[in-house]
Amino acid sequence: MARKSTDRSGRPTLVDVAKEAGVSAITVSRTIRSPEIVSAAARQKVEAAIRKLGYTPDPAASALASHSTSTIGLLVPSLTNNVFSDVLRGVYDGVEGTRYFVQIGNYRYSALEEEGLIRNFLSQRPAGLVISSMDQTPAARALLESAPCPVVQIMEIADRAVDMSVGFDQLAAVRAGARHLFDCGYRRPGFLSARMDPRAQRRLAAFRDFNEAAGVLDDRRIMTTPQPSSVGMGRLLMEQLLSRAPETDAVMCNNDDLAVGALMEAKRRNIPVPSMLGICSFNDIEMVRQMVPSLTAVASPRREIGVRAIAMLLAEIAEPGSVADRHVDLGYQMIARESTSRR
Amino acid sequence: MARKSTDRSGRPTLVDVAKEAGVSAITVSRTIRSPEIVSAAARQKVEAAIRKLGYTPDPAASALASHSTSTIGLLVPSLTNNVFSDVLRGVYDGVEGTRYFVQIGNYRYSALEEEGLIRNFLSQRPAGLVISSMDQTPAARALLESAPCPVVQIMEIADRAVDMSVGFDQLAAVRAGARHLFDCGYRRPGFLSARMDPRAQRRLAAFRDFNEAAGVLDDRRIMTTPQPSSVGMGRLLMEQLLSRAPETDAVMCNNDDLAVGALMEAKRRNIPVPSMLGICSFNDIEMVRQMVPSLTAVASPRREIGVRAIAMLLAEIAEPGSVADRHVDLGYQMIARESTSRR
DNA sequence: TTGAAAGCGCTAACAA
DNA sequence: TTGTTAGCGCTTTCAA
Repeated sequence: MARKSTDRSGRPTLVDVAKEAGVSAITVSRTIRSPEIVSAAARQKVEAAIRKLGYTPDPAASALASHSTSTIGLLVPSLTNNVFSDVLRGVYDGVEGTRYFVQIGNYRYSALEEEGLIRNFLSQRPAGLVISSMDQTPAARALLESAPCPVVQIMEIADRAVDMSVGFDQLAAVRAGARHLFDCGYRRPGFLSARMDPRAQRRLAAFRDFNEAAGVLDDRRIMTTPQPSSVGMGRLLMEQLLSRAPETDAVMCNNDDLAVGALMEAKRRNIPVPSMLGICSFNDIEMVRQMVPSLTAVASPRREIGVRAIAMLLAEIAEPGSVADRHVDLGYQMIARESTSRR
Repeated sequence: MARKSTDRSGRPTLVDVAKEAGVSAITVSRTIRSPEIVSAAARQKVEAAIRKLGYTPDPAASALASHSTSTIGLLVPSLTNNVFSDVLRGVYDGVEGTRYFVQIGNYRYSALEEEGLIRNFLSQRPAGLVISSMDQTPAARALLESAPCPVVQIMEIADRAVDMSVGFDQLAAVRAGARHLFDCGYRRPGFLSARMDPRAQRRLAAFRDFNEAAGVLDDRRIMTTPQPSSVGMGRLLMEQLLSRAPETDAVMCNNDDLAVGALMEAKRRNIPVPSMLGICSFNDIEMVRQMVPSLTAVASPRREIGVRAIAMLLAEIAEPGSVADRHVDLGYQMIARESTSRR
C-alpha cells in the first residue's frame, strides 16, 4: 500500500504539487496550462510548490487525457539533400521557445513509405504535420484529409494542397532560369537532373516548355538519372552531356550539388565559364555563391518556408480556422552571378 | 453513458480488439508486444481482429502505463553543419524498421541549452539518448548519470563518457593531418577554424602540439573565429591568413566548408594548389573529393557513428548491461589527394 | 475561481 | 498460456 505519488522513480506528480500547495490537482493543471484563469494567490502557491519539488509534467499522461501531444511531425524525402537541411533549420527555428517538438520522418522519396509514416504519425496524435510533397498516394491523401490536426504542405504552391501550403512556384522559377540563360545569349542549353521524383519531373517539363517556345530545345541535351544528387553526380552528368552534345553552351542544373559538379567538370576540362559554358543552379545554398566563378542561381526561400510552415501550424493549433492565408507563395529570386555573365 | 471504447474519434482500442477476437485485453497487448508468448490460436484471432478494425496502439497510453516510450532523443549542436547531417542519416538508417522514433534537439553549441534539452527529453521518458558532446554542464552531467535510460555520447572517444560512447580519436586525426602536411614538405603550415567550441579548441591544441614538436609552429598562422563555419568563412579566413602571414605554404582546415573556401580563395588569387599551397580538410564530406584539384582530407566515420550509436542503444534497451564494448573507436582515415601532392 | 469524480488506453503484477 | 485487477498522471466534464 501507500505506493501513491512520490514513489516510483521519485518523480513528483501533479498531486504532490497540489498537496504541497494546499490546492487541488486541477488547479495545478490549470496554473500550468492557463495561468490567467487562476487567482494570483493560488498561482503563487502552486508556482512555489512546483519549484520546490522540481516538478515536470508527464507528457504521456497529458497526451492520454487530452488526446493531443506537443509533437509536430515533419516528413521529408531525404536527410542528405541540402535543400531540406535548410528547411529543417527553419522549422527548428520556428518551434524554438514554444512547447512543441519536432519529429522527423524520412520517407526516402517513396510515396509508400510516406503513407506508412503518415499513418504512424497520426497514431501518435500529433499537434500538427508538415509534409514536403504534393504527390501522396490516394490512401495517404485520404488520411491527411481526415487528419484531426492541421497539415501544412511545403515547397510548392498548389491548389491541390490538403489543408494549408507554403512554398514557391517551382515551374516559374525554372522558367526564370531558362529565360536567364536565353537572355545571356546561350542558345544551346542543356539540363542536368538527378533523383527524378515527381517534382524534378515537373521542373524538367517547365524547362522543356520554355526552351521549346524559345526554339532552342534539343532533348539530347537533357541528362537525367534516378540516382541521388551529389557533386560527383553533377560531374558525371556533365561529362555525359558534353560527350553526347559537345555543342552545349549552357546548363541549367536542377540542384546546387549538380551545378557545383558541372563547374568542377568544366574546370577539369579547361572549359571557360561563363564564356564557353554558362551555368545556372537551382536553390542557391551558401556554397554556390562562393565558387570561383560564383554561380548564377534561382534561389528558393528554404529556411523561410520552414519558419512560415511552423507559424501557420501554431496559429491554426491555437485557434483552428484562424489562418486566413492558407496558401502562401514565398517567391523565388533569380540571382545572376559570374557563371552566366558573358557580357 | 455507454461512451466506452469506439466512440471518441471512432478510433478502436485494445478493448474493442479484445471483444472482436473474443479474448482479454491483455492477450491483445501481449500479441502485439511479444507474440511468441501467446498461443497460435489466440494470436490468429487477435491479428484478424486488429486487421478488421484497423487498430493502431496509442503510444501515449502505452507510455503512461509502462513508464517508457519509443522515442530516442538525439542532441546535436547544429543542424546546418554537414558533419551532423551525415550522423543524422546514420541514426535514421539505424532506427529504420525498428519501433523507435528519433527526436532531434538542437542546442546551438550552447551547453546551457543542451542542459535544458536533456531535462526536457528526460521528462518524456525516452528509450535512449544520443548526445554529440562530451562537454556538458555539471548539472547536465548529473542528469545523464542518473538517467533511467541508456545514453551514448558520440563523435569523440573519451574516458569521461557517462555511459557508452562511439567516435574516433579527434586529436590523433588532426595530428595525422598535420603530419601529412609535414611529410609532403610543407614547412609553414597554417590552421583555419570557425566555431571555436571545446572540440574545435582541442583540435587546434593538437595541431599546435604536433607542429611545435616538428619545429614548424607559428601562431600568426592560426586563424580562428567564433562564428559558424561556411565556405564563405573559409575564404575570409584564408584571405586574412595570407595577408597576415604571406609565407604560409599549407593550411589545415578544421572543417570541410573551410577547406573548400580556402581552395576557392586560392583559385581567385591564382595561387597554385598544391605547388604553392597545400590544403588538408577535416571530415571529408562528398564534395571535398570532387573539387578540382581534389582535396586531401582526414575522413571521419560520421554515418557509421550514427548507425553504431543506435545499435548500441537498441541492444542496451533490449537487455540492459548486454553491450560489452561500451566505448567504441571507429577510427579515421588520412586520405591524400591532389591538394597536397607536390611530388 | 475552484473542486470532485471519472476516465483516457494501456500494462504490471499477480493469480488461475 | 490466459485473465483479473488496479492503476500510470493527467484532463475533462460537471457542479459548487
